[in-house]
Amino acid sequence: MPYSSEHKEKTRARIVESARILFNRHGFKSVSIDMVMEHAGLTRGGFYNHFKNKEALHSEAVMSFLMGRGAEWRAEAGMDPNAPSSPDMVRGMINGYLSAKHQDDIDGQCPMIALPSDVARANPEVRTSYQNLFKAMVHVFETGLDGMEGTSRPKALAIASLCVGGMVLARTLPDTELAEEVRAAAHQTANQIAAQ
Amino acid sequence: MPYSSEHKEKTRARIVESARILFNRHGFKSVSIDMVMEHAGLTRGGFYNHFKNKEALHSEAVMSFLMGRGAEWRAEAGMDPNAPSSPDMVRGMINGYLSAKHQDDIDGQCPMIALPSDVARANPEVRTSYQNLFKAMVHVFETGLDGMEGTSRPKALAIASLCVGGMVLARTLPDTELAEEVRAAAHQTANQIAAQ
DNA sequence: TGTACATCAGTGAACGCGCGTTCACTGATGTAC
DNA sequence: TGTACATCAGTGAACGCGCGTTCACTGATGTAC
Repeated sequence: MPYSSEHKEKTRARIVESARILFNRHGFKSVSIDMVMEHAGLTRGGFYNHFKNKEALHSEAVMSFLMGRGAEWRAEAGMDPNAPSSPDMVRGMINGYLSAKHQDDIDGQCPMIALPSDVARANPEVRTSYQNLFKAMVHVFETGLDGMEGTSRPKALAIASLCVGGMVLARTLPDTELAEEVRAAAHQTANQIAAQ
Repeated sequence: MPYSSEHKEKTRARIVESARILFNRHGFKSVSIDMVMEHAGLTRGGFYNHFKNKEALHSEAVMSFLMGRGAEWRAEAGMDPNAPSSPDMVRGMINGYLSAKHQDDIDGQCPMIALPSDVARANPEVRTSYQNLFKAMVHVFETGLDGMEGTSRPKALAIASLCVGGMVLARTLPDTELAEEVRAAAHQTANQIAAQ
């Protein structure tokens, strides 16, 4: 067995990471396999040693956010992915997600913000990966708001809609002042709903 | 002067309308000029009699929504685009935008829902067209909520974020029950903010 | 310990295809006489 | 009123290019002896 057993796995992870970043920058359609492989320090032909086709890379890249940055977020909060969260964690998530830092971080941003219309037209695997991201976010909100007069579920969904909607709009509007105003309003409203 | 003076104008409008529908279905990148011209009952070569290039069509198509469906909405409400709206108009807008009917209407939907990530990566003209759509929506909310303790502006922006975020998510999530739940939660919350 | 070998991750030329754009043309139609 | 003409909207072949994918190969490396 030439090459160590982890060698291929590591290369594959590097390709997925390159894809995640480039998709965040340019969207699915504008990123070619050449671009991804070059970013990963490889050449085009090798791609098909790792993936069936380009579509397989879409869902891997979206999923990788949950395992990468998403896991970091949960680790920072000392949180088991399946454990309930706390009101502090809800505030932390809202403040982080709707922050100026997140808006400026093109490469590291959440795919829910970078790729909504790309995913809406993608195959079921990609859409399921996106949905898992969304469910993870809602889980944090819902369990963190638990005990609030039994309204924690719709509140969690509304806060998630504000997070995604506010950031998607802020990223799309060319007037940076207006974009900032939208982000701030979504942020404030999300916190109000969480505190009600 | 062969052909009537309106002939070219009408053809152009037909191309834009075809583009608007196809972009709503497939996004900017997946729609070719061939597809647009065929949908308009024309052949590819004629496109450049009407538009400088494909990008010019992007902003025209986004803008056309405001002049088309958007104008219908305002007309139904008997509303001058520059006049202030009423609380009734705010409720009508929220109920229409976050309705099941709007979610099912792929061809006729608002471009803010269909094309957010496409627009975020487009040129300034396209982004400005998108922003004008957004401003028109915020104008309805803000003037309709006027007099509410001076908080009508952030409330209008939060409601707009819920409208766009709720619908973008609903369109992207593959689980239709979950999508429906998100839309309903965004709808309910938007109405609560408007009534506060 | 050193060497020959087998494996398979990675290479890069080649393919067929569809796209945006150009351009010489065609032919429908308004106008001049 | 009828005809010849000029205009220009629309046609469709052609272009160069980049893409996703394939495939024969190369060469780095772990293993067997």
